[in-house]
Amino acid sequence: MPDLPFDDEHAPLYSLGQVAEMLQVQHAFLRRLDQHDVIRPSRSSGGQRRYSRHDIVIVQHVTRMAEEGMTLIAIRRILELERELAELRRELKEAHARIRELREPR
DNA sequence: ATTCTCACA
DNA sequence: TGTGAGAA
Repeated sequence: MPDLPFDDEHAPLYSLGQVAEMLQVQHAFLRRLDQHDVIRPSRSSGGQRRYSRHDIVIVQHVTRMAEEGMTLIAIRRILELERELAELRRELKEAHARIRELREPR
């Protein structure tokens, strides 16, 4: 069976209206996230925003931070640092694996 | 019917 | 941040 876009979390499938509805946020809020480079959903041929499931999870995260009073500029920075942290953790994990390999040769 | 941009309070 | 007008 080929992978259907249905279960690809990066497939851009949802309109701004659908996302605003399921997350209970203002349309303008989602557009501002786009303006401030916090979340840039891809665009359909007609120029309309299309959010992936992955995008939606991040919007949820951002919404919580915004409710706590953080600026979109600050939130953008936090997402940037979180991506960096995830990358470092990935590298650390690989480093640990290599060290184990040196200590336990077969 | 929906979404887009932009301007305004 | 939210609303609303006017175009697409």
